[in-house]
Amino acid sequence: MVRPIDSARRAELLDQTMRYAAEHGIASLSLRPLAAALGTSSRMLVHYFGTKEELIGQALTAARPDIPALLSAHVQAGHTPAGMAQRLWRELTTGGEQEPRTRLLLEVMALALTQPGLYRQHAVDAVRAWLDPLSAALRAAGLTARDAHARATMLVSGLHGLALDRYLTGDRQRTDDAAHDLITAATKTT
Amino acid sequence: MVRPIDSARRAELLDQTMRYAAEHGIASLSLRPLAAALGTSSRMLVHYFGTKEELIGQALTAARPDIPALLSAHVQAGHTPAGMAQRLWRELTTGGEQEPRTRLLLEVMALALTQPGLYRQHAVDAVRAWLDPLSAALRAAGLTARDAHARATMLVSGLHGLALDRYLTGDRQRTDDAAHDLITAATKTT
DNA sequence: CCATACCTGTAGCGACTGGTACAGTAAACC
DNA sequence: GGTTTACTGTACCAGTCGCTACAGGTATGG
Repeated sequence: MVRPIDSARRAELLDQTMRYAAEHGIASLSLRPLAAALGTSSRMLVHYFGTKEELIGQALTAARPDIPALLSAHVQAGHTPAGMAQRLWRELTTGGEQEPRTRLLLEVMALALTQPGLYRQHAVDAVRAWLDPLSAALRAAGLTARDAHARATMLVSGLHGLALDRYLTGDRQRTDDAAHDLITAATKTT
Repeated sequence: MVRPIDSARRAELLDQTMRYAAEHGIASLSLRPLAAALGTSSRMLVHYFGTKEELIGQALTAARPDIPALLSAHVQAGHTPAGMAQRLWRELTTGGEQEPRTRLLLEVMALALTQPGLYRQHAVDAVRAWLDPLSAALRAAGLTARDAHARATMLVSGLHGLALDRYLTGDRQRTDDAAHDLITAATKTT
């Protein structure tokens, strides 16, 4: 190894690719327009990542949110189910670092329906990343395994559906109200 | 008009196109493979529908479910909010006539995020088609306008999210449980 | 029968796709 | 300084895309 590979440049390109894909879509993504938007050439993208498929795969992996970090960042929310769900909803909607990733995730989930070979694993992983800690927290709050599973699913996938609605319609009030009611109902320990 | 246009053939092609798109995806749909699967030629598809965009648009319009018919078909469910929501969930999941349409709708909703010009109207229409009657039923059951809106949103978009989860993971038990809990919580008139 | 449309096959256009061959440059370690 | 490797530009390939020009076939109403 006389000259080390520029991994920093690769990471930067992956992040930019993720943002570009979130804005323009994965399905219709092609190398030349992407490269132009990133200030490079399709030749370079192929050099760095081998194939377009590999580029997208690595970008999706790099875009995976760090759930433990997100949960521990705001300690005041605690690890109560309601706090975690509110945190999830805020991540999905409040246009910060996570919103483009979420838009991307929703497209990946939809594309996985018809092209499971390319996207299914990414989509399932993303669902489980929120589902498992929420389910555990609900069990810790006293629910049975069945109920904890059902409530966690109701929260994670329900909020995904609400996020899709929100991105589509732009109706913040209605989706916020619905998310609030959903979280309240799902975390009630009655 | 010496020779009438073959509208029956067009309707048949639209239905077959919808099924093909639900299976293979809209985003990567191209005329030649589609035509081959339908036993015709890309030349004919263009002849009948003008452009690919128009073909997809008409197929999506033709795929729109007739909600009033779906609701009135099973009278025993009544028009109670819970009955309507259960009907919606069954339509989304029980692999009948509506399931390919629903898979298609989920992809359309996701694609509308990045290509609103093509798909946003279809997606928003599909959401409202279930949202409005559900909201009306919830108001009739005694909820305030705000609560009815929120609950209906929670049901429609929440169940969409659960359907996406179900299609992805294939986990019927977990998603059915979650849908049941969601419907129970959203239609409770406390 | 005839005229008028719709229908349908063949061939091809220009644009774009992902990926490559080839050449040259630049950086890092010995 | 020399050698090895990563980087990068140009040009291009075969394949696919949506769509069309052209021609011939076919059914229908008069």
